[in-house]
Amino acid sequence: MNERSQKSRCANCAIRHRAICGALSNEEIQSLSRIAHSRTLSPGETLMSDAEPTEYFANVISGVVKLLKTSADGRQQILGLLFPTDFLGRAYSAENPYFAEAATDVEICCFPHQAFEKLLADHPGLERRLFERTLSELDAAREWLFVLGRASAEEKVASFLNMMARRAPNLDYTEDNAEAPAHFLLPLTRPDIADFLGLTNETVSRQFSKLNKRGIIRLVTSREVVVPHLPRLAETAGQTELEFA
Amino acid sequence: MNERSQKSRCANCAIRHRAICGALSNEEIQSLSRIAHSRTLSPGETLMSDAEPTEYFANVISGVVKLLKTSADGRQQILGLLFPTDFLGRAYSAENPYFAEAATDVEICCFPHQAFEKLLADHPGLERRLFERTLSELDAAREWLFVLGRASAEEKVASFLNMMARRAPNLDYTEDNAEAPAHFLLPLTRPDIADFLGLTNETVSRQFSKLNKRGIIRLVTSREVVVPHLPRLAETAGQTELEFA
DNA sequence: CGAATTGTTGAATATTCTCAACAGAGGTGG
DNA sequence: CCACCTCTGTTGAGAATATTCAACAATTCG
Repeated sequence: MNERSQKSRCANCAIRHRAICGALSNEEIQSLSRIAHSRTLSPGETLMSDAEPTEYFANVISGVVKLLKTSADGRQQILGLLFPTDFLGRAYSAENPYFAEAATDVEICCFPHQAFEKLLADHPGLERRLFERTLSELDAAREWLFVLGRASAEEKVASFLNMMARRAPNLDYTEDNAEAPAHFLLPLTRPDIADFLGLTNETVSRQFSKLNKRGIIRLVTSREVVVPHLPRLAETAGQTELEFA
Repeated sequence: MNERSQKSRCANCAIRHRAICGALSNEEIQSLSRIAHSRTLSPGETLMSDAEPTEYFANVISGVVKLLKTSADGRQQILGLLFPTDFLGRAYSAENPYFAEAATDVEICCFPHQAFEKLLADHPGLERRLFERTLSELDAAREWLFVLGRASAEEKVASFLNMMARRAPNLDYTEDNAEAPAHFLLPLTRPDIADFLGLTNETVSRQFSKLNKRGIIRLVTSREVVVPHLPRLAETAGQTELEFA
């Protein structure tokens, strides 16, 4: 738990204009500051559990959060990844249908449940923005349904890398340099990637090696990736024009 | 295209209180009647395409609708199924991220885009209800992520049958008779089921035969199923306490 | 520096897919 | 009304793909 200075916290927030808070005016941001507090977590720490209700909503400020579901016999599936500006928790219900866990070092900005719902009620623009984000999450989940159901192991790993090349936080991806080399750090371990793609870590590792040998990616270290030519990676992923909202 | 009598159409609607319209008062329903029209479709007909914007939102009144995504090389994945009371189309955007196709004979109730968005703006309860349905869709999509990523062919088919036992329209499933035999018609063909589960139709067919031999289901015809003991089917599906919103 | 975690690779196995043949149901026209 | 055709579903045999088990390398952390 790592509290920031109280006064202009939100106004100076790194994701001030990209998160849902972007729908709020500067005065409204002031009142938001009063109810918000930030928190830092280490990899593996639980942010949210389906066993107990959550007392807050949160925006991801930095790092990556895994949403996951585990079965009784230990199988695990990552249902989605949250990147900076993404939202964690659900309006109008404190129940959580799944787990959320920090994949990397994570910083989140928390709003108490009740106060946030009041804010929602007072600012229709905010609610609308939240709704649109939920639709994006739905689109993203459905994109992955196709990947999990119909892609080969190679296509799955390529799809994942393709998504990471766009979203990995330390890379400034823009449409302009779609053909330029991409260079980024993977926020997930091999077993995590496997849990995301519905594969085993061995299969993921083998596909990384194969893509590396074929020159579609270059593994600087096991976590550091260079993609010389993004369209070629996208092609390997099945060129299905994915959006990854 | 099959227009109904204009006057009290909505008030007499079979799903009046279960669809999102249930949020509206009787007077409001009157004004809704004025902008709504119903349509019937045959199996295989397209309701919505990602190629062209849709001119309406719609509620499913009867039948089952497939949401699907097809890749360039012909692979197909069903992303979700819409049952009566479910909603088709997206607020605030006429673009569709995927296809919608009638799986059975289907009757839908259509609202022109603009008129419906006005209705949404005027009735916050309606918008809220729409938002909550979207959250349910998101939950359902994420449940299937687990099934597609981590379930065996047998578990996939059992999960599907388990879902059908609850939702197949001609079965009145209630929590009370969770242990009673279920009896229903499958709204999907074997290839459709395969596209839903990320399998081939041959594998689906083999798993049906196996479950039939083991007595977990009884195939009256290829489309008519009896489940003598639902908990046993749920157990075969992986007992993962699925909700299938 | 040593232990523990993370990642890679190989060989054998299991599962699912592909290709192919055939059976049953449903619809159409002679 | 039946013969025929098509579409849907079933089953088998062989092939492909991913998993399991296992050993080992590399990296990180204390």
